[in-house]
Amino acid sequence: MPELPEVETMRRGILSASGAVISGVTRPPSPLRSILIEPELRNFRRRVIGRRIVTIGRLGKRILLELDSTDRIVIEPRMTGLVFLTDPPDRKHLRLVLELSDGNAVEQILFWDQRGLGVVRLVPSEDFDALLGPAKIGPDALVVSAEELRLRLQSSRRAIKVALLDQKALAGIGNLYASEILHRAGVHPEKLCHRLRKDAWQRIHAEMLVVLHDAIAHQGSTLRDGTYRIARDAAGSYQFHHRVYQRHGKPCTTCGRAEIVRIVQAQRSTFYCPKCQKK
DNA sequence: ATTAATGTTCAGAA
DNA sequence: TTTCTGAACATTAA
Repeated sequence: MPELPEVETMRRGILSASGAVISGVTRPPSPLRSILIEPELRNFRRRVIGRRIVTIGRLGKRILLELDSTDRIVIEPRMTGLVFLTDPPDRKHLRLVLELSDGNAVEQILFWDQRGLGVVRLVPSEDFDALLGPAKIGPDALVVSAEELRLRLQSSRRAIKVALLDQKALAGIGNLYASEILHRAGVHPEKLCHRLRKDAWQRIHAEMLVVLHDAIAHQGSTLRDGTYRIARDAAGSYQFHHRVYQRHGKPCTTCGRAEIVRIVQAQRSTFYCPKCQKK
């Protein structure tokens, strides 16, 4: 679920765990399928216990815990994963606990995941390819330049909305923010990449930064199902600033004339304003 | 009671 | 090489 702003919010939420030493790794008992099955878990414990967390970073939708060894822990929340220091929504979906010591009263880092599609793995710092994952994700959306964004996508034959979701092109944009970015940029989601002019790429890049920074300032979007939250009883608030996402049938707040439309692209919902976003 | 939908990623096929 | 399809899983709404 979480896209760049939500993952960045979770990263900031666990920053006080930097400097702590990992003293144990446990999987709470749960009837649900568990993360890190036995041989993997044993190896994970062997390489992680006793190590200090030096830096807590992020790349796209992944959180990176750099250890004082040659390893880093990569957490991928995927659809419904959450990372907390305390108070997960419930115990049933708690998938992994990193016990901490020597860390200014921070006792643990919790990985909670309702659907269980999330991934936690260990990657040697020198193994850059493994850090990027099998898909070899591209540069972070907050870092990529307008020029590089255009160069990476301009020859593609796909629709721009679909291409923005491709983590190989740039890392961090997901289904929600792709629609919001294109609406602000005034670009129709079905417009093919290779048909976009330079000024459209400029607007997409500029609005991408506006949307992502604004969403981070609001601690991300908590949708209907309420899965994403910054603490057990605290939601993000960027959902109140969405202009198109899940607003189909409602009037466009920008032009005030047209109704927001929902279409399906690559088996995912896309929302746009037919008046503000012309083909 | 089924079926579709949900913020993601990836292997395998076209 | 690039792009598309279905599956991994849990839960809720239609």
